[in-house]
Amino acid sequence: MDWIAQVTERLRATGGRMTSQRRLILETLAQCTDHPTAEEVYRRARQRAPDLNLSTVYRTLRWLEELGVVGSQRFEGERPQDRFDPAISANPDHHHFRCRLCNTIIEFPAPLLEILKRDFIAHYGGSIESASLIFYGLCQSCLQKVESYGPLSFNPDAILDHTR
Amino acid sequence: MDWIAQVTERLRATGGRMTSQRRLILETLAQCTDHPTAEEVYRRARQRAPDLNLSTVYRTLRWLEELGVVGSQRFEGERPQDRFDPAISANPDHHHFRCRLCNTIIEFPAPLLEILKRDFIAHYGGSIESASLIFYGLCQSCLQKVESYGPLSFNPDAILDHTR
DNA sequence: GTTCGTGCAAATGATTTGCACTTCG
DNA sequence: CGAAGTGCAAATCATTTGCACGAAC
Repeated sequence: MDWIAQVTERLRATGGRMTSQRRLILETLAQCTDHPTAEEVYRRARQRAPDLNLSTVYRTLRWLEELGVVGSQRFEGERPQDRFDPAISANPDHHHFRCRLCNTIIEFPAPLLEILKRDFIAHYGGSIESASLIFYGLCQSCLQKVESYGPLSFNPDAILDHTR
Repeated sequence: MDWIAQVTERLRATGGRMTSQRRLILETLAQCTDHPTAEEVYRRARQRAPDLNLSTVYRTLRWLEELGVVGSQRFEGERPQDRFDPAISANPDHHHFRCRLCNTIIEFPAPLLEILKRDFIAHYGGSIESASLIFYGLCQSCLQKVESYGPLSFNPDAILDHTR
């Protein structure tokens, strides 16, 4: 049984209905290899159904989030907006790296995080139910580009000269 | 030299001016043991200067963020709003635990994170400039309360009975 | 005195919601 | 048919911004 059929099943189990809009949004998500915003899902899906509404996209995404089918997170360095992660159900324990230059997001496992959790609980008590780990930096190809260009020589006076 | 004097110095170094509003906001932050929102800083500070404006609080907090004097982060499970962290300059390498019940935030060090960064770079290349790690769960005292209460017996039919 | 900062009100922008209409089961 | 979902427009709410006035240096 494929992903969409599984989601449909969970949906029916909670008294929900499968509609053409929901199917379209699910199919759009299934094709994503990135972490789209609601607006991006909307734009991509609307190519096949121009009268789809952004509210419906939001409602569907939030509903999928409750079902545990997609994740959502916000990243620093861009305008504050949720990005949705269709990979969470296939691969629940992943974390994110985001490249500051090309904005690529890399998903990676972090089994060592369990040790960090254990350390925390040993020191402070309590219990940990979930964790969010995000790395920010330069991805491999952006780092290579920056290195091959060499450092920029920044001279404020030279810039001022241009204005004369 | 105390914290406020240090901040004033950084401020002057970049052509900024010290005003009564900024001093008040700094003093308010210095007394915080939690991670207040802009609105909360505003409410606390306004007790001493009722004509302080929320815009000024935002502008000051963003400026302190640029100076590296305060940090800002958002937490899940509440309405999306920035929380400001006055402790970042005294203790730059800390991360956050947030209790799902009492909303207490615990700051903790995570030196092991360096190993996770090294592992990531070994696998994917690139470079890491910053990291955000947030744990969500129950703090020690909330966990004890939950455990001492014992599990709740949830019976939907019993709830329906009340409506008759 | 000139530059920088503040207060105020209005703008922004992502997200949510009320409501009349439509569709699924 | 009746509950659940959609489209549309309007509401929300945190945050930002334009502008005229006031304060710091």
